[in-house]
Amino acid sequence: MPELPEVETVRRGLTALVTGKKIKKIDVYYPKMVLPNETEFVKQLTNRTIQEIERRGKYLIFHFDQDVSMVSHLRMEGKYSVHSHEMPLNKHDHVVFEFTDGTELRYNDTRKFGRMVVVPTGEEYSVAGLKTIGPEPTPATLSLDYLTTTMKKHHKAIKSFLLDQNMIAGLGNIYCDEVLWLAKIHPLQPTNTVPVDKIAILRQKIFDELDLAIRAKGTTVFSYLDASGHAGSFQNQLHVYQRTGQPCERCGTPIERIKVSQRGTHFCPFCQKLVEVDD
DNA sequence: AAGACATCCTGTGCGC
DNA sequence: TGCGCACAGGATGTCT
Repeated sequence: MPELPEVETVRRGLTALVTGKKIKKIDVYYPKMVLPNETEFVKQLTNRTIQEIERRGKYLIFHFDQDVSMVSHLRMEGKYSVHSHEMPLNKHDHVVFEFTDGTELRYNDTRKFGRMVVVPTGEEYSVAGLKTIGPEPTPATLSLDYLTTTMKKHHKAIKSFLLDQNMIAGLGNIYCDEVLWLAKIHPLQPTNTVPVDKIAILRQKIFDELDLAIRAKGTTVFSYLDASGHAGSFQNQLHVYQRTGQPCERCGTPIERIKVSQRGTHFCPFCQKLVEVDD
């Protein structure tokens, strides 16, 4: 499932592959995927030229000429790829942007969860999801002060807090489990009871982990591929995600799997102990 | 208001 | 071998 590092990898790949290309024709094979509706989507984007591709959290934002933009979310299994017009379509290609130079940008999504929304440039942040999105997880945008203050206000499990895009943008199930293991925090620890020194460590681990994952071009589990069809390699550096029953790399205790917020959650019961705190 | 739960989807993997 | 079903999950909508 693409999280921030995977989406950033896709953004970089697409920037190199399609910037400057002009859309001649758009084919939509699954109308629910495009918003506000198919007719408007096709009308707004036909004859537009891609100028820049931006990322915010797990969202891609395509900027076109004529002040048109498109907000795209890959959700679970969305993939972009660029092919020549002659290449046969794949089974789950749902939206095809045909360029004037004979190549095509294709959006493939097995589970059909992804969505793309066309909006006037400047109104990207009126799109649901971006409207209330939390700070980007970088040292400049996610301050220790913000994190400490916000965490004090929430008492749900820290894993649920980290998954909430309105609190911090970009983390998904894989990286949440990983950073909690790195910071030695139990996924069910109430957010407001995480000790102050652990908050600082957690913040730093988030930055380090995302940097590392971007450098490895993302994590490929299940089906993620970048814009050139390449897998990432960060799955080789995961410590707990999908390692249920395998020994913890620090202490040898078998990794356990529980459910938190309906998400499979992996942790080391020895390294990540629930801390009792009176608050 | 915040949290719990269902919903959208299809492929995979299990049990029998 | 093959059928049926539970399961995977990001964001959102509904309900309490």
